[in-house]
Amino acid sequence: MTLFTDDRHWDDVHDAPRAASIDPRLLEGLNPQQREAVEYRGRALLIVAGAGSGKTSVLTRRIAGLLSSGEAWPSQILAITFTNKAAGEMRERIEQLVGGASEGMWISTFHSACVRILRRQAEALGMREAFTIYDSADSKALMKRLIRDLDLTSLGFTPGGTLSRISRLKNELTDVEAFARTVDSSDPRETAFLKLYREYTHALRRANALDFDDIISETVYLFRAFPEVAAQYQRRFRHVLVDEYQDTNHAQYALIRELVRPVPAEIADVVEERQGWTRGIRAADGSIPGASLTVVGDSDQSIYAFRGADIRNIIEFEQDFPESHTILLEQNYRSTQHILDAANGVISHNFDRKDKRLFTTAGAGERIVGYTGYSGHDEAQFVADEISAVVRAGTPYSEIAVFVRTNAQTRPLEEVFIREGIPYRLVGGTRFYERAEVKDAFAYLTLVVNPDDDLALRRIINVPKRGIGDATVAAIQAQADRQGVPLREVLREPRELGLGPKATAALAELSALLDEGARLAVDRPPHEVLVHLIEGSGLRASLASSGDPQDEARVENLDELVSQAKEFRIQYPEATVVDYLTSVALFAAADELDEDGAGKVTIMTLHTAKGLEFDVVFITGVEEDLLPHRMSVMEPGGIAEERRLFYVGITRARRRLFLSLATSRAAYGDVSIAMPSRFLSEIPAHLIEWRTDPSGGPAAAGTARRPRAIGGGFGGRSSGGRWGDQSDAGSYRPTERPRVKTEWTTPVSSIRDNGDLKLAVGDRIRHTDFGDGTVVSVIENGPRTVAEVEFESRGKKRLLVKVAPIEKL
DNA sequence: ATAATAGTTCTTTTT
DNA sequence: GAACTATTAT
Repeated sequence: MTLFTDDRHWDDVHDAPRAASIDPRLLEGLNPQQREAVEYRGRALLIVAGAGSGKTSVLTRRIAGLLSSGEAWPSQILAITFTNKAAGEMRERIEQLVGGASEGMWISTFHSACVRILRRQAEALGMREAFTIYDSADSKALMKRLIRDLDLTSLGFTPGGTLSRISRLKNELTDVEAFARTVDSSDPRETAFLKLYREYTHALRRANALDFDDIISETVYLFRAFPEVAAQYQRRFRHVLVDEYQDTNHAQYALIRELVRPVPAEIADVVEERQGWTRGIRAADGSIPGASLTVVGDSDQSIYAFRGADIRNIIEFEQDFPESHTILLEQNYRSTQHILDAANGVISHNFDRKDKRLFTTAGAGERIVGYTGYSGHDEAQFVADEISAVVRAGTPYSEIAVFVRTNAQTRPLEEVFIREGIPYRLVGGTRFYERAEVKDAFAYLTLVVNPDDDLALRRIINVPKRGIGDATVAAIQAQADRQGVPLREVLREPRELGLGPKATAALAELSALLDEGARLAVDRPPHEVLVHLIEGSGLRASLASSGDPQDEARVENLDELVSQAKEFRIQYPEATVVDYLTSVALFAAADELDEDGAGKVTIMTLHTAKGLEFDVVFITGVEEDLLPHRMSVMEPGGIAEERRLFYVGITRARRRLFLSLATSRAAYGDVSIAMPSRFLSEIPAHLIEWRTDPSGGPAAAGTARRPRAIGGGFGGRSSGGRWGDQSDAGSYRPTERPRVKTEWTTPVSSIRDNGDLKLAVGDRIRHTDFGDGTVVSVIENGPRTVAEVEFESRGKKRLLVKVAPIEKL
């Protein structure tokens, strides 16, 4: 069998747009566009896939088609997904379709693929194979020290701000030296920043470490600096497929370009010599043609601009790859028409986009339900009540999701869910691997395989407490600087530091522990090394004996960590400590979805919700300052991105969609007034049924005030009908903007204003929903004065006096 | 060296 | 309301 069926699709795209013989079963049930996306053969293919248009299915079938037709070996395929979980699922589905045999196929995230390449080629970059991957917290800790050491706090440098600028530079492939050339040396702030960038880069290098952004950019540099290394991969991967292309940044884009670049004849000769055969894929002139590229994306779902994602990558694809072909998938197989109308209504307010309208044949479905609560708690109660109702009606918990804009919003939801006995799982948030004790354990493990990592050593040198303070660390650092060695090296001869006997002994003991760990790491599985370090260091024991109940939880976390490491061992029997650390470092929030979600409601941010779908979806906190988030309002394009985020949330829903907000929200310490999101006005009014009290209690009747204002303020805008405002599809007219604004004042001013109503402890009040109650306490704070009221029927509530629907009795 | 205390500041989203 | 910092006492 010939492995590489034909070169003709390189040379003559137009004559050979289709695969010779795709298994007809792979095309079953596909619409014409989807079919074409599976069958098309050519140099470059862009699949513009609207939400819910079956793109995952198309992508997997496309790969399965390449394999089953004999056009490609598994090892010639590189598929990039957004999460590790998505990668695993795709592999599984392909295996099902072609019946096993996916070995050698690379299906992974950008980061996983690059780490794999970088570990293999580490020495070319002057690194060691066991380099550490720094997460954002590690980078931050390092940057913090650099700013302090260089005494730059006064110039207004913060770790976060400096790092995000460095991150942006790295995503644009601007390394320190390239940046240095652009710096205005008369500007002290700029030179200081350059200094930080340089020091940060050196520190990483010395520590044999890379940060998240380096993983991509260093791979690009590697390919550019060593064409014969690049050629190895260019030769190998004949078909490159990228999912979620709209969220790639410039560095990722450059990486793809490198990967699908043709190999010139003379380099192909070198590869032939070193790696063996290339004859089957050489063109007439001896070069190896570039791989075929398939990208799938939807610019309306681009929500990662903040980390450098460049929407232009998808918009300009046709210019970048002139021989490319584009296929549009617009038919939605997920949601009801009402949900799609809402989604279309919202997204059509983004100008400067290719018009695209999702449609379905699934029918109108139920209306969207809206709710305005008084507080985040009230809102959470609504969500809980509706979940109970939906579950009673037959929807399993696992088909229900609650989305939030920020992780802080999950707290009231959790509290209410626990009280109501609603089973839930939280995806993302403060992640397990980010807990201090877990990171401590990993620092030990890291140090064992990468002794150059000074940051890891600093982290655990006095954890658990072994009497090593700042002074001792400074002495060690000074010695390391003198000798030009990493800190770990100095610990081998602690006596030379001239410290007290206690500190000297403690350092010698730590050094011995790390040596023993390194010995074990050679041939023992990761979890055994981990246990040895956790026990041997006294990390676990010191927490277990502290008596602090919080430390008990920490011990449990360490135990959980060990059992997870054991599971990892079962899944990957051959894995080394480095493999284990890599998998943890690249573990994403969405990967947690693998874990048991059966019988549980899922709570997560809108960002992690991308790519998922649920029967019933709640989007909470649909308020100004939250969605769109206040931080985004100032950024150029920020509102548009928030709108896409909302759009992503809406389009996750299959059957039911609930939108909720609150008129006041607790924000660290005090409470602030919240206003309905401008995005609500972009949904045709007739699609939303506003509710107040979800339990339909007696209070519901007279209190349509706020919700009606929100829904009703826009009644005139869309004239109704099944298609909503679809008639003016895409013909966004800037002149409409002021009109929207004027209308918007209605719901905003309709928020109740009690003026400067004064309450005192002991006052009796009446609340429209909660009934009568007594003021228990008042926290005076001007317009944000909060009163705590004990209600006869509903218990204790905290109310924002200015806006609460109350009257003094 | 460390533990406790008081005061400060900050909060978007994530590989 | 948490997480970090500076200051104090042991």
